[in-house]
Amino acid sequence: MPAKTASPEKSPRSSPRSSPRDTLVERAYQAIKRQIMDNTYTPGRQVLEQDLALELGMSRTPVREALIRLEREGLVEIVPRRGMRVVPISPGDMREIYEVITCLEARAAERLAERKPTRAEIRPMIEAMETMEHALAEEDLEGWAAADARFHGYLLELCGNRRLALTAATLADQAHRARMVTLHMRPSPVRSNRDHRALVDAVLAGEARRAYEIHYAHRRRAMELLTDILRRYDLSRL
Amino acid sequence: MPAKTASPEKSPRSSPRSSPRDTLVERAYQAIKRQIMDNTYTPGRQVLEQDLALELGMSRTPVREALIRLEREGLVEIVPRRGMRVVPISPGDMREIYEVITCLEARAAERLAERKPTRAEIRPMIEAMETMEHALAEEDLEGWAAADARFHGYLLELCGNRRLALTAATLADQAHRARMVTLHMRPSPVRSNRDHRALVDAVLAGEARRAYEIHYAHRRRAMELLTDILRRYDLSRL
DNA sequence: CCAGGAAATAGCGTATACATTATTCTGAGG
DNA sequence: CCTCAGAATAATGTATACGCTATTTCCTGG
Repeated sequence: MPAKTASPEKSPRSSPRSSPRDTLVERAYQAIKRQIMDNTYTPGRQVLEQDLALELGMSRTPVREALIRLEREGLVEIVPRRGMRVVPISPGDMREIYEVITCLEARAAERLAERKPTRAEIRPMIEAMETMEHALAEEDLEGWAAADARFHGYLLELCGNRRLALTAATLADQAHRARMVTLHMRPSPVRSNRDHRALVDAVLAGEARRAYEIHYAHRRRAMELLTDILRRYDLSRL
Repeated sequence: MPAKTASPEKSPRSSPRSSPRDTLVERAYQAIKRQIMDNTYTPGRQVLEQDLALELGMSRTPVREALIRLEREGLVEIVPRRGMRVVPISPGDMREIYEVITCLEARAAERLAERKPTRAEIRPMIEAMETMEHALAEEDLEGWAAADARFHGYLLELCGNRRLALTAATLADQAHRARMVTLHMRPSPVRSNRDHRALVDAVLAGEARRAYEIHYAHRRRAMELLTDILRRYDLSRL
């Protein structure tokens, strides 16, 4: 047996805050999650605990614990005798997920606007927005998508409600794969960029109601677009 | 490299429903969760894995796995050398939680009204509502609270978005303890009952917008009331 | 009496062992 | 050739083992 000696990893990191401790569970969690989001582990795919353990060079124990976390996040399902199963997203699931995200992010936008933050405070959002615009100009869809994800992530982080942020982010992770797959099937997201700019304007102006409306409509449109594509191309198990 | 051949995807299995298999993990999860919600394990309290295992008559393994689930639900925190810690709720936390619940339940109400369900379809809600009214008449606050929780639970279950329901329910569990503690410090919830009846009316009438507004306002008032009490009585760590 | 450091302790993270049981395989009977 | 009971297999759920290290205890020197 390859008894992996856990390398010393002295970790000079002073963990003053809740830093994700360095542990095998954490590593397994990150690795598996990444492979799911990557689409390396395709939806519906089943992998046995033992195989995961082997692949990750650890025993089943940390793998199991990581899988429990992933299951709670809705990314996998643990099926008693066939290992973990990457949960596929149907158009209906997509609707469910987007509906929740829509509520929460719109509220986040509203909250953020209520604070009437300065440009500096929301700099990350603005930068992500500009990156999106450049990426779109160069037709770099991957770059655009990454910046878009960042934009929405910052919106949540900055909104000031940690639970809201965490909840929405978890749901967004569930939808990530499907968004990536459909990335090249959708029309150029010019409208999306306009929405983002409008949102930033509303937030800076402190117009909470408007920020809410803009973002709500933004997400809702995205939902219609996405579920539409999923149905049109008959992608029922993403 | 264990080149895993992607399994041929036989799986003729129609998984009937997600039945909570009978397992020690499940039992541990339920038992610990109940004790937290009961306030048997008071906020801030720390219990070692080994002690929990002993108390539950099992080994540490299932206890650990249950704790991971509880941690993901925000009910406990796992602190490396001091076991699980029941996370205390501050007035700020309460606000965060209620804000999310408010968004989600209001949307659930809206959805439900959009379907314009029949009386029969929402019978559980109506029954819970009536129970609340009786309980209130008899000044049975505990009974009222239980029926109130049921009412909100049914609203979520019936709304038709499983993810929304699950998300909101998880958050509601976090707030449960605090609600119970403050139960006898708040004025008689007559207003609350009126709100419920108004919601049911709007739902039956299929007036989605109104259902949304009513429930949003309902939850928001509850939030103000609760955080107010928490602050007034200086209950900063519930 | 207090400070600081060595030694002891304890709890966890991880690996391993093992019994249970669902699934698959085998073979005999129809 | 197909069906079905029983054996074989495999993967899990749980228990146990064990080393590492944060914490505590204890002791010595100031």
